[in-house]
Amino acid sequence: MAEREVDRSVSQTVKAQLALRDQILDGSLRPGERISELQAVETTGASRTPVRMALVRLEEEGLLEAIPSGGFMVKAFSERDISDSIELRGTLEGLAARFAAERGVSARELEPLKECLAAIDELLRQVPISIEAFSSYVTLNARFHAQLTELSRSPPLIRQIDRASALPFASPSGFVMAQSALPEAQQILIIGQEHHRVVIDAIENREGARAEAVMREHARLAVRNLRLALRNRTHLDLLPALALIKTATD
Amino acid sequence: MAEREVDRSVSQTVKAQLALRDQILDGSLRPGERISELQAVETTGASRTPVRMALVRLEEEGLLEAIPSGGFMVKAFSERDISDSIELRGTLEGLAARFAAERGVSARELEPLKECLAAIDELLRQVPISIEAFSSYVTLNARFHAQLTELSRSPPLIRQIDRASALPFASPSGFVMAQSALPEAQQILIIGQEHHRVVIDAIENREGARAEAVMREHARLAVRNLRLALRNRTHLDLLPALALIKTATD
DNA sequence: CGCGGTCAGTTTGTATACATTCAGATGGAT
DNA sequence: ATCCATCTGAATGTATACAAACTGACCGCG
Repeated sequence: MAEREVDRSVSQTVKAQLALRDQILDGSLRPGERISELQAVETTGASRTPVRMALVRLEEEGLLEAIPSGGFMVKAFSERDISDSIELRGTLEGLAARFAAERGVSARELEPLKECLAAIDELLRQVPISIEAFSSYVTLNARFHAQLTELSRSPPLIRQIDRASALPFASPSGFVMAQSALPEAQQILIIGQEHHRVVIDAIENREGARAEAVMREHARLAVRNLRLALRNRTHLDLLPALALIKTATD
Repeated sequence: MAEREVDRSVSQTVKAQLALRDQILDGSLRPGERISELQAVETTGASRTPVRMALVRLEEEGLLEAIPSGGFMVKAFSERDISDSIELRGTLEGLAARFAAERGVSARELEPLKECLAAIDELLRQVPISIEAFSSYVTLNARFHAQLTELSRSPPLIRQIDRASALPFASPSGFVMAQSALPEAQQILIIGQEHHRVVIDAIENREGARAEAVMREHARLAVRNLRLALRNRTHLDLLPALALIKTATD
């Protein structure tokens, strides 16, 4: 019953959306169960109108599913669903990279990407990589992908990539923290960084096919991480949205 | 002021969404202008609550844009935006076709696609192609693309393709009617149908790369149609959502 | 003993009233 | 004359009350 006074500047709808998303991702709201609007009103502090707005937005975001008879339930995802979502994002990022390469990008525009690249290089120099470094990697990697997407200068494509990356496990840095526990962690980061380096080089040289291919392969690396993290059950809890994943053990 | 009695079975939200979408596409609501909720209440017959729900959904659909200070406005699209949206859809359909090819599809599942193919073949046999035939083509073509998407058996991918096809000018049959006025119309349909034939053959033989490539090229054909239709100003009015297109002449 | 229908409770969907914020205009000061 | 501040009207965002629909259970019937 504390902190009922949540920042007046953000709308109740946004507050409800954030609160509900947290509840979904941490498993408070379980897949398959209908979400009670009354209960959501209780837990979020907003009234029913903004709560319902938030539910609609979360449905579009892909976390909820409309029930034909009314209301919404939390969606469940199979391992295949997740890997397909990652490959989907990779395909779109590949298209963005190809557009950037084919349409041309000035040195100015590439500058921030190269800074990102250098910063990640710096991070990877330390052996072994600390947990803090993993955390910084997540930030820098997200920035790199966002900037790369922007290079396409295609609003419709940027929009779709953002939507595809909205699912926590499909986002570019989704599994980085989960992989930090793996023995292969460092190698994987190094390989990923090589992909980053190649895509910049390809864009610079206007090699569209190469830029596209490497981003696709980059996503496949993420799929591999997913598999490894799911198999290596010791640090399963680092997986984002673990509660939404349909496992055979359930 | 007539037909105030619109089917009780569908929700007010859906009614408002359909009505507003129509108004957007036919240009009653013009790009850049803020949409007045009160006015929307007047024209749709629903109250503000379902109208606001509809506005949120139309934003997610891509037809509206949120105004930072509140409310929504109709989005405007450049020719580049549209061609990128088409290529985006083509890329996703390419991925779907590749998934289908790589993962394998039974003869049973391919059956409805082949029926569609045969039906379109039948249509194209008549020369010249009648307006009614164009109209039938639109239906059959939409069904073909929908079934092809399903073949991927990937819910996340199907979902994204549906979202990408929601914009009227990005949908698989978006420009077919507009092209009916072009002299090249028949050739274009024949080439498009050849793409359909090839993608089925590729999937049958599990040639993923070929299936993917041909769907991408198929979308490029649609981009070519767009260009032709925009240049051939005699039948511009057949273009879907013409009112949303930013032209240099405006 | 199983199945179907009816009824009550609860939930969602809708309408409307209220609060708050934004846009535009008007007036004053520099 | 221009710029800024204040004010007013209107629009959006929120809360709540009402209506309709669905869920589940209980009872009766086959």
